[in-house]
Amino acid sequence: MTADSCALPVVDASRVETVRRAMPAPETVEDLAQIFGLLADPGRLRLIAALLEGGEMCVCDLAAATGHSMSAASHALRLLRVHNVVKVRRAGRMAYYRLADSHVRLLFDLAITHIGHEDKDRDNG
Amino acid sequence: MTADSCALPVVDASRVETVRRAMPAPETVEDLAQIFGLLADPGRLRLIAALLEGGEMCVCDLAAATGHSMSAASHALRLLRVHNVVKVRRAGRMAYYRLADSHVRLLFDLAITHIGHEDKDRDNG
DNA sequence: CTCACACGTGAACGATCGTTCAAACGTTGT
DNA sequence: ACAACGTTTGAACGATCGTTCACGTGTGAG
Repeated sequence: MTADSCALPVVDASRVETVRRAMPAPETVEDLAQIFGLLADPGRLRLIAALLEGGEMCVCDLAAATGHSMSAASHALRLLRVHNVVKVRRAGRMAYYRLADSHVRLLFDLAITHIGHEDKDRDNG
Repeated sequence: MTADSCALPVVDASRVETVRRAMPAPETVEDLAQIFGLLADPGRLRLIAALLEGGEMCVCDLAAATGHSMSAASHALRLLRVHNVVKVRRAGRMAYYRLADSHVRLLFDLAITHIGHEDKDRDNG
């Protein structure tokens, strides 16, 4: 019944089975990885931090605040928009971006808390 | 003083300045990106999900539960270990891994909540 | 000691990501 | 109409990431 392609040595077979059953669906894991992947880039993180503070800003101001070219900012914002991390409001030739929900802020703060722990003993090997 | 490299058009200069001042330190943003980067891979996510459920497991069982080779699991676990996401306990020739803290579980659940909302209605932000 | 085992490591390949450049799009003025 | 402006897009380059393969390390058994 095991779909294993290799005959890996197993110490606790029942534990392995239990864990496999509790494993989220592959699709869920992929989506999870994608969300975290969006947050895995300093540039996008700066964009998000800017929106966290500024509330709603146009692309050029966002670019200026994060140190990116407008092209780079637009590319990054597009990714975030596709995954519903940010929303856009059009006003003439301007595009004002804002965060879509508050999950990102929680994720952001939680991760900061984590690296706060990491800071004191980071060179552990 | 302004670190502007380009003469980007700016709509709200004071807003930009405020946001720039509130921007986390570059080092913080890098660390943040690194943490999220660790979570941006389905393989590592599966490893974490396994540890979330199994508590403490050896590399071979982890590999069996997540569908990875032991080498791949070892490589992934190493990354997680360096960044204090998981901890290791040696017992003879076995290595038992477990989660280092509870931040990851919160991050995990928060992200799941987000993808749950991804296609759903979203009212107040 | 010698062997088998569980794990760790290093190098390299293929794939993916982020940036830049150049161009285009729609909008606002003259 | 034209030109200027903010924004968006596509392609391509360089860099980084994750996997695999082969070998090395240390432990426990005979």
